[in-house]
Amino acid sequence: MTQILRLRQRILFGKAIAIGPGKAELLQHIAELGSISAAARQMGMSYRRAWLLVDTMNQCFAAPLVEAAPGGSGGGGARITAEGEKVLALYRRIEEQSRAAVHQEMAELEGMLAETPPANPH
Amino acid sequence: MTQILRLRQRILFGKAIAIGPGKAELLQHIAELGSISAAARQMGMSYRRAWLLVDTMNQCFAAPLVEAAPGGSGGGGARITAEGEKVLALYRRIEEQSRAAVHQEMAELEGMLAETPPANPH
DNA sequence: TCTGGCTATGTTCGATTGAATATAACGACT
DNA sequence: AGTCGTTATATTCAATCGAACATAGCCAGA
Repeated sequence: MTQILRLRQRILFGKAIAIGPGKAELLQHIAELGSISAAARQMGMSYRRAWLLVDTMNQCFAAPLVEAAPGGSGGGGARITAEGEKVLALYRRIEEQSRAAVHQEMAELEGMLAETPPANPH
Repeated sequence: MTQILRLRQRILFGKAIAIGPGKAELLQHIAELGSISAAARQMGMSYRRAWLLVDTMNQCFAAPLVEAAPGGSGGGGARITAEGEKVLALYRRIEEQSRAAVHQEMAELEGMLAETPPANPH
């Protein structure tokens, strides 16, 4: 199975993306690395962008998903909160449940595809 | 139930969005109105943008989802093909199946939300 | 034949987005 | 005390995106 079509899900809260594939991955890297900037480096994005994503995530929920402390070299850093773990786990479940639920339809769509995808990402 | 969180799904084929909420709605309006430009007007988007969306949709699949003929005032226009109907129906089923499958998780997420969504759409 | 409205495509411009850069404050460790 | 790496934020710049405008070809009906 070569995984031709990919299903991506975003969860919107008002005009903001409360969580989606990018924020989930970022959350996971922060949990593993204990730092926003390290997670940003690992994902090849700027620290500023990562910080903005964390900020909107935190604003979307009643309790912050990531708590950060200033100071480097063992001092500061960022940690994911219990609420953050919960949200991440829920999102992973949403991905998985959804994938299983639409398996049949995705297979039918894959049978209708062109030989090659278009270049433009519109 | 006021529907606070919204789940949106995109289906990617390579770098292109084969179908998503916007393309599905466009497809539906084209089917109803028999014209790309009329559908674009109804959705408040430029004809050019609508045409580009149709173009990438057509490029993503082996058979075109929309067939168009030049000429106005009863002459030309656009119609959705059988494949187009099929893709649209499959996408609607994907939306619905997925919504049902993640109902529990969405409810849990809604219970964790902030009182008001952030302004920035990051 | 002329007109209206549609497809199809190019071009220009403004807004939005993200990257890059620059600071400032901070905390732990040497 | 000084250094390092981090958070937090502002600013500048490049790229991308979409809207607006322009143009050409086409077809049906008046």
